[in-house]
Amino acid sequence: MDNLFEDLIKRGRIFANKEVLRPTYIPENLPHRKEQINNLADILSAALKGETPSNILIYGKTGTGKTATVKYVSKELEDMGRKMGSKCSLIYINGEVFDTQYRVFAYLARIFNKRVPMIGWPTDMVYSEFKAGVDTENRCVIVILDEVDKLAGKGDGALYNLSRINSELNNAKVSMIGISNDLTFTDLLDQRVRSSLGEEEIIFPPYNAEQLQDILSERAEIAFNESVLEDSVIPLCAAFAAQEHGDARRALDLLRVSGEIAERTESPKVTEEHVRQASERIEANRIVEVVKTLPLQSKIVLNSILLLSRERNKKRFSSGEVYNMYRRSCSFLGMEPLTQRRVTDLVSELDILGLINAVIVSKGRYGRTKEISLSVPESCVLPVLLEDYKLKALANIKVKTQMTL
DNA sequence: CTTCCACGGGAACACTGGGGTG
DNA sequence: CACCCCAGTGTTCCCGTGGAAG
Repeated sequence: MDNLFEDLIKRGRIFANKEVLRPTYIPENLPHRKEQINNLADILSAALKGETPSNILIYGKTGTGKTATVKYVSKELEDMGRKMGSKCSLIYINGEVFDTQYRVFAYLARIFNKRVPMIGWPTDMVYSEFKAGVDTENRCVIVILDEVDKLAGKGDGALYNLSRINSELNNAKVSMIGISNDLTFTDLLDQRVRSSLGEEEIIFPPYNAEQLQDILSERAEIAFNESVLEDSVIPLCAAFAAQEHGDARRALDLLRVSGEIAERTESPKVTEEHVRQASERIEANRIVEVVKTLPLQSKIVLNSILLLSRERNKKRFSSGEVYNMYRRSCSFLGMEPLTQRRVTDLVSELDILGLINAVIVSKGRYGRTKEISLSVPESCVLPVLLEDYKLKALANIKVKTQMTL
């Protein structure tokens, strides 16, 4: 009798080690990042000599190897510190998760064995706790703030306090590394914070197609079994990703999903066709995921745009039209509608997420609007929206709106 | 030059979920 | 226990502003 899994295991002829293609994997070797690695190591080496390293600001678009590089250098630095017996610790904080001053310091304080609740206290008390916690001994602490741009505005107090903390410490030294994919985010910062955080700057340029190929080849060697990749697969993945401002994460995803598709269809090789399918699948998944996690009100707004395009047979709508449809939807659902002001914000958010396209146009005598159009296929969005039980009722709103027209 | 509509910045507010103190 | 303090979030309110048609 065949075991249920027997076939499934035997089928795994494509991958040797799929983990290598995941974005969390940090390779031993980072191609085309020598310069940045050396630069970073050079600045941080001060920590090993008992000095305070300069604060560093790292720029680069998504998937240019910023996080991987920093994590790699961190690990090396910590290893070396351990060998030399100097107290040197690097703390990684993701600004998307800890996006306010309070949360950053509460997290930091906890690392230094202080008991601080995640909410409830005045912020300066949390800050003092952290300070007291670090200063208990002579050490060097480097705080890595990934996605610092998420901290600008809400949490820039954290940056301000971190940048001047050294003057209040007697034993320990603290410096920070900010990682940002928004090149303009320092504009939002206080002048003092800006100059302090940007003592050193390192730029991570996007990879071009050839460089992406190098990265992919190196990983593919470990990830795939021998000669399962058609020759054109890697160049094609690289080309796709190069169009997306040289995003290596995208390229690796593409390669992994291509392999998965090949495996599932029991193809002995990964082909160009698989890559094309993978590209479509990834994009479709992204849209579904984004729509699914949208707050209810945004879903209603998005749905209003869908309703309009079905009812009117055109593509672009003014914000007035969308808002009216939104109000109708709300009363249909028995909900209080939000104000127009708020809805313009929701529309902008949908725009940033890439679900819709919104451009401000001035119609002269007839004022000013945003022209709004859907920028993804309706078939991707509608089914997901109707999955939400609170929106189910809107499936048949069309009849009602015709009556009220 | 006026006029119009909605954009979008900023303040203010309500509410939530957690503190500490008497 | 009751009570007030605090950070954080989502919202409303108020309002100055852009820019081409008229």
